[in-house]
Amino acid sequence: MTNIIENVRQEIKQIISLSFKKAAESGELPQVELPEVTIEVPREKEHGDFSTNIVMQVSKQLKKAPRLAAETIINNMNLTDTYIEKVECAGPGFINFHLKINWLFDALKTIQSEKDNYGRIELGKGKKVMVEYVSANPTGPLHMGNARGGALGDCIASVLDAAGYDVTREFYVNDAGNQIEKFGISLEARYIQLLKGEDAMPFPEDGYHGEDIIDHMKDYIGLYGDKLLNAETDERRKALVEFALPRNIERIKTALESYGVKHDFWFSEKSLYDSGELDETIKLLKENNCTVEKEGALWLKGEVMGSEKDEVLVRNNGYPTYFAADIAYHRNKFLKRNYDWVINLWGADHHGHVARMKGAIASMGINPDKLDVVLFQLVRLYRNGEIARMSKRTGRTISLVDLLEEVGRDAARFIFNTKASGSHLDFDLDLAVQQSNDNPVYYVQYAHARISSLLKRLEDEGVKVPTVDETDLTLLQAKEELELLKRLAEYPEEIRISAVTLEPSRLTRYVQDVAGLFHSFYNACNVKNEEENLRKARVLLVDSTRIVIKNVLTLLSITAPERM
RNA sequence: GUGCCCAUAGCUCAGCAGGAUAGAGCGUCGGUUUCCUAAACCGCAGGCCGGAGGUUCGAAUCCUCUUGGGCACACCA
Repeated sequence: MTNIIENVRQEIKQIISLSFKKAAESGELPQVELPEVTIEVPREKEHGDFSTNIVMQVSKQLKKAPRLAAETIINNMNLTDTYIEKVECAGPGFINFHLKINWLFDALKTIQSEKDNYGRIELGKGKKVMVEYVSANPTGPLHMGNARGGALGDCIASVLDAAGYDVTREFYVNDAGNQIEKFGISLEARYIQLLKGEDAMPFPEDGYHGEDIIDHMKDYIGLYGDKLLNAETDERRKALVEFALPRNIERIKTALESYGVKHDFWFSEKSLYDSGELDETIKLLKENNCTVEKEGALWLKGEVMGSEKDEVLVRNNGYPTYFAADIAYHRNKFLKRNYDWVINLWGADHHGHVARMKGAIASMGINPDKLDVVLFQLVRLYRNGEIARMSKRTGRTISLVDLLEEVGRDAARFIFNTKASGSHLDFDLDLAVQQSNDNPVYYVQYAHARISSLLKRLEDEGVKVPTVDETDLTLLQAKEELELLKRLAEYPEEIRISAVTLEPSRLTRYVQDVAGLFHSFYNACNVKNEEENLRKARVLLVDSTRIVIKNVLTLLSITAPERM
């Protein structure tokens, strides 16, 4: 629950604005309107732990050379009872802050006292957020897009949870509308083909060509034979959908479960039809004068969405579009269930819908800023250096189940979170299964296993992880020790930034960094055979590293093995 | 045609509410183990941040134009 870095940052902001005030009161500097003071971590270590460029930003108003003004500001600072040891003016007018080394030791104490909760912060306290992800069409198996969206969405939800938000994870089940019609037609065609031969019924060009459709019908025939052969076509399709749809949903649930992706709610699109919410929403849009009727259909006006084109809500055959249902769904999220923030994960091919959806909810009086859509670029699978294609249509899909069989859950989840969501992701199947340091997930897991093994050996010799109170942390002085410790101290801040940017990929990079620093430390510093007091301090550092790696991996739902 | 995303080391990518000498992993090459897991570590080499202008004390980062990739523009979802 403690984010020391954020606390220090706030402290520095406070010190700076007080110093400006003081300098103005004494007449050393003119009074200025300060913009938001940004405190950053300099790249160069010599530039201190924190730095600000505030003086350069306001140097024109100060009518004084930036360096001189910075000196004045520094002289007016009150640093008693802070972590700040030294303040310097540098370069063209930066103010650099060097922290007392004990801030690192306090961070270590925090890790030891918070343990499994270390890293958790209260950024989102009291805010209800929904993350909706995967939401795959239940007309077939999960594909690579769902796999990436699943890993991403699940980890975004976990990051927000760690950041203190009240998080709900949801899967929107598209169990109504046009694709279900198409599903029924596809099933029916396969059903008849299986019973009466390929030529008995041509397969619709835009139907679902996957093998799974045939498999469903083989199973159906095995159970019920040809009893639907002479039924009315509507009745037949309905019966076949009622057979296959629950099976598909069940398979999706099973696949996601073995992927470690969990949802709190499975929200049915059909329920929006049944409950009347869809009609209600359309009516509301009409009343708000957001719609126009033409060509026998009902359209949402383009101006509502900041677009030149109108969009169909209700077709001329009377059926609502997916878009209409989606508007009703979002109205449900915001107005019926009162979420403060809604995050949707969509494949990048849906980017055109973002502005439309925001416009649509705005027309119902919902602040569109409360909706964030994370668009993720699509995945290319590589095997033997060649693109492994996935296509539902050809039936040669590489499904999520296939992927998990081939590379396992840990590698899949980790790799899908190594790139920013907006970047294209090339998934190298060969690399993902390699148990070598080329494979980042093994590199990190190995660090955890190494630590666990070391602590186990020490325990066997009667050496336990000491308490902070019985340890002299000031003995940690080696470069490798301090660099590792500093990185561990940054974890809550990493959580904060990941939550703000909705980028869990930051955490996979972070944990690789921690693992790397640990390996360097391990190589440079002996633990087990060291003099007792130093050993205690190092054991505490090692155990703290274990806690952080474990916490990150757990957050990502990746196992942290004790031996490898 | 209109709109969105992307372009940084040989490869895969970070950095992009402007900051001080542009980073990491992999790959290449060279080292490290009588010692806690060598699935590790250390070191060398590698860059006109796609191109051209502009804003600024200061640009990989912001703006304009341009080139090359990906995607979207249905009474599909």
